[in-house]
Amino acid sequence: MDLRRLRYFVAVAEERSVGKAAERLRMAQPPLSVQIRKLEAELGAPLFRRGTRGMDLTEAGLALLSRASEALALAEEGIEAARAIASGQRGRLAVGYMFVLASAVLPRLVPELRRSLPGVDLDFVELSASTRETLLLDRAVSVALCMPAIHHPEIQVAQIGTQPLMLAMPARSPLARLSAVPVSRLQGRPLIALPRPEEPTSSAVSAMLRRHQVVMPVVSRVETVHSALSLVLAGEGLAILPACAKLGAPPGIAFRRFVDIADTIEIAACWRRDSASPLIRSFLKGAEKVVAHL
Amino acid sequence: MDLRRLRYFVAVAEERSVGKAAERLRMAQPPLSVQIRKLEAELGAPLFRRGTRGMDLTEAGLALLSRASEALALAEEGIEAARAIASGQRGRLAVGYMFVLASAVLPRLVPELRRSLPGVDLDFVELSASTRETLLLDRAVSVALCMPAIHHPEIQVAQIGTQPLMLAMPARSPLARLSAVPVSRLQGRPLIALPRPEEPTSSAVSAMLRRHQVVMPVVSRVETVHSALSLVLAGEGLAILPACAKLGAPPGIAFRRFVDIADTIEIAACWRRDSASPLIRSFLKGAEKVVAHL
DNA sequence: CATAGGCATACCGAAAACGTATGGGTTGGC
DNA sequence: GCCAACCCATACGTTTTCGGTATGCCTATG
Repeated sequence: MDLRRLRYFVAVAEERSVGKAAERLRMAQPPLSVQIRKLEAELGAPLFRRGTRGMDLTEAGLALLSRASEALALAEEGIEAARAIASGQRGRLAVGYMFVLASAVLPRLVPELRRSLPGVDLDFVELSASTRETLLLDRAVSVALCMPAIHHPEIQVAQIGTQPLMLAMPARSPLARLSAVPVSRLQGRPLIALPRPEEPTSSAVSAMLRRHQVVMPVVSRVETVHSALSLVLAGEGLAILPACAKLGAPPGIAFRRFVDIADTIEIAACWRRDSASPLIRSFLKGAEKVVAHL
Repeated sequence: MDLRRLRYFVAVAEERSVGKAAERLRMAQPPLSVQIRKLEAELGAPLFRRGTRGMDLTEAGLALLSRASEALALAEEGIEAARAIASGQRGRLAVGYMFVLASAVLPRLVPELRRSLPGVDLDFVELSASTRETLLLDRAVSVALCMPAIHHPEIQVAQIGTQPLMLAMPARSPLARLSAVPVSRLQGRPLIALPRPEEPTSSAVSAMLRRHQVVMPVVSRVETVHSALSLVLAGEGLAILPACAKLGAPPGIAFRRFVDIADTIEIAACWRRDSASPLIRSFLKGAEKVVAHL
């Protein structure tokens, strides 16, 4: 069974004439006639009644026609769908993000992606430091917004932006009068920490403090940036967060940079090398645009 | 787009291996590999990720797979359906019948056909003398039970049985004492005629009467054999009908043959020459069986 | 009776597919 | 750490099949 034969058959059936169909198919009439007869031979039954004024479908031909044209349409749709997915016009993109980025990036990234990738099913998945690699490698996540990047031979990384670490404190705090805070001033002050020390942001913070030989007792570990800021506002302690966290911060919170350090933490997009696709590229464009305006 | 390529693709996708698929397709591995790559080239996008342990579908490949296997199934179903119809296992048979045969033949023919042609859609259509030829030629009717046969170059005829003409009268009529009635005894008696002189049964009757130079005034023209017999029972007149009409006749009606004529009227099956099919043959078998037992 | 329209057949050149032989890369065992 | 096994890709020669041109046959039409 050859799809071409079916295509020929459908053309002849619709035109009710070998000659007309040959014209439509941009081919000569005799080979088309031969193909139709071959199809009939393969079937063991005539599909057409040959009259002096063209061809007319038999019952068997009628039965074949409906299925054949459906099959043709399906095949066509299949290759179109595959092309559309390959070209990034359609498909599915599972975007992973680390929770520190959620409040700052997602509200602008989601609409941006929905606008620039119509026809693409978007999923957004929160990642933790312990699962992000596995999810990427298993393709449960197509691309991940990480902070900082993942390093793995199978995973490709594009830096999208950097974020300085900043100090979040109540606006009424004396430290808030400074435009930049010396790290040493943090010594002994209570720290509202992000969850689980393995979290990259958390570990970047503790590495920075250790480097400056500053000790801050951890008074609370919270799950979200929003919770952290609420506790800061309540006077429970200070938080050290990427600058982007100041978006979505409630009024009454002051963010200040540090005077003596230029510690930044990178925002990176990570994806499987073999999953590289136009979809990923479109995602990068959108993500860069959003991150640039943080 | 070639259906073979799709078939190959589906095999590889299902086996997740070129080698395994080649085995299943009874072909060597290299040409299959080539065909897959050609399909990918035609699409402009990879359908598989080549790993060291076989092939793995990409998103585009997944999208193609579902449609392609559906299309394959449809094509297969199409040729199977066409074959089934051509072989008479399935299809549609529109059986035409002339109304004089309805009461005698249909009650036994219909169940017989339904039994011997399962899977075939049966339609039963009453024919009139004026439309039967047209309906056959237009294929609105696949085969017609006629009385007598149709003569036309495009139409093929098979005689299924013959029916003697008989006289129908009230059982209490003096004529009913005879086991056979001389035609001359009909002279001047009132005749309950079947509708429209062009009806074959009607015209066979009038030809017979003319041949014997017997005149019977027509007192009533009725549409159905049943009506005719009711009028006979009511004493309105006599009817001359094919013997098969006595089946389904109400009690109180006597049927008698004639002494001096052997006029029979043939029951024939008629169909378009170019519609000859196993279905028609099966029909003939069933119809002969039923008519033989009239 | 001649012409035109439509499908079928015959033959030839071109393209595509299949098989065999072989190469390259990775995995896993000795 | 090397060698064998596995799997896919490439190359080349052979065969099948397809499409084009030329032509024949049949029927309807004027």
